Amino acid sequence: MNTEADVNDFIQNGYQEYLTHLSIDPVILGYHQQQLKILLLKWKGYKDWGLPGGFIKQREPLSKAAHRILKEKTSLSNLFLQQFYVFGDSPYRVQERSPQEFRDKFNLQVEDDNWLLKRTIAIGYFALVDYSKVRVQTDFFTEDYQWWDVAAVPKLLFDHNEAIDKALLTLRLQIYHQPIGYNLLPEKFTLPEIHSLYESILGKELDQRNFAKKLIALGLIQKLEERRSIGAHRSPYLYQFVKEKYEQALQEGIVHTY
Amino acid sequence: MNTEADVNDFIQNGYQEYLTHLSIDPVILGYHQQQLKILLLKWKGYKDWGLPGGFIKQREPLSKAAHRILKEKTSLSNLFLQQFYVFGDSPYRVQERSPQEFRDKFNLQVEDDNWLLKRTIAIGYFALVDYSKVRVQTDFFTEDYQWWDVAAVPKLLFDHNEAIDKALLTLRLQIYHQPIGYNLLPEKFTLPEIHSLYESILGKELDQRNFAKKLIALGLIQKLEERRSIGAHRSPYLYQFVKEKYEQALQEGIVHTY
DNA sequence: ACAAAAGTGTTGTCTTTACACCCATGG
DNA sequence: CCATGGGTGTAAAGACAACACTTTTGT
Repeated sequence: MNTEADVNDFIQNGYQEYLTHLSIDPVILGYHQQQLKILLLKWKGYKDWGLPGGFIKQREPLSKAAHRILKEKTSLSNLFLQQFYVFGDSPYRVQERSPQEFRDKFNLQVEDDNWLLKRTIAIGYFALVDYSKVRVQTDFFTEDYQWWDVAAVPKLLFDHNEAIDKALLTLRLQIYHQPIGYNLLPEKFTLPEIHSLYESILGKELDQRNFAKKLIALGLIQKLEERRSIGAHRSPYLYQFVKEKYEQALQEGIVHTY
Repeated sequence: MNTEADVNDFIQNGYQEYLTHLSIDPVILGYHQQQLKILLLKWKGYKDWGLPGGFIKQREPLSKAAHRILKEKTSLSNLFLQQFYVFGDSPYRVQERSPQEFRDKFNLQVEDDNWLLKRTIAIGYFALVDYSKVRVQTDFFTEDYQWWDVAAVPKLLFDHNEAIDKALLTLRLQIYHQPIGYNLLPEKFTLPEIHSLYESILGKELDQRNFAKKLIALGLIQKLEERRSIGAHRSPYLYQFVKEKYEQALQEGIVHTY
């Protein structure tokens, strides 16, 4: 959606292709340099940053729509992608927008009843992605993108800060029941990497010995013979997830504390 | 909504009052005679039973809508009510219905583009209610209602079985992080009652001594001097929730195993 | 040789689990 | 007096939490 004709068609006729009143707002989390990062977009006409977003096609299954939108934004498929909340309470999610607002932001004229002015209820999804593989696409509505440390997210558009808080809370709760990391780390990773990932997610320090013991005792990860030479100092061993155990734990759940 | 005029107006003009494409489907759980029960409705024109349902008003906050719908169906307010999943994948949730189908079910003629024929994405909420206080309202579309043991739910309409499974799964996970029972039990209850409630929810036996010890150690419930005389046999003591501890546990979460 | 990061075990404490008998009451 | 359901404690096992020193390697 980058030519002017495409954009106009989307604005005028998008209601035929997409469901009105509904959007999918993905919280895209990656991990890089010991920090949990979130992908935010700079929306045209707004000074604050915001989450990506997308609409559901008329006959598209909801989960397909979520995957499609993620792919459009990040070029990644087969992500870990999960619903975490539906947002329909904040003032922004209740009121319609005005054509003036639309003109101010995008310099485009629309009718009062244009579908893009309607209230949208947002289905929040969070995605865990391999930071290094993401190739972000921008479009007419989104001018720029940037990865932010989740600990330093600025004030965002609409209720997006709330959405991120909720996504992180869900992730923190979930980490006690399900293994997490498969989609956030490269295939082979070191103990310090996964250790620090878990510390980032939980926002607290975890004893390195107990942490490694636990993951290995659960059989979730296994040590490889390879090591990584990062430069100075002792080279860390590489580990990988034991896929079967990981899948099993996703299904059946685990209870533990780290 | 019981007069013919009301129903006709709802069908023809409801799209002005309500958001299209979206419904709220509540899984209403109660507890009675040692069984976890679910409230199901008999929808006009369908042979299978189904969940209650409702629509969101144009400018109504989502959570208000959920509470309103619950109140309309059960006459209860201030319920424990929580989103658990959005359903938008099953074939029924993707395809539009036909006017024929509508005529067959309700004996009413509608146009091809009637709002009630459109695909609906359902926001699943579960409600925990005090069984004894529910007064069910039926209407034009729902002819009858019945409480079912969750262990013996029949084949239901659309994807409603899936919704119930997901609701129960969510509840089971949640019970490890949050106290549950405040809204399912009367104000004063006995240890055997809450014990059996937890067994119903978790679907497994819990040691009675350990269970009581745990709840008391957490400070969630307290013993009263009163006893209940149920008839034959030793009279059980009554307990009640310690509201402050309960609220605190809801907020902060707990980790335990029962 | 020094600085920086990785690797590795043990112990005490707390939590969890398993388990069975007596008591009270109504019929 | 008997049948039914309610109440109560202890001990063994397992899980968790706390803790520090040695090894490796590049500069």
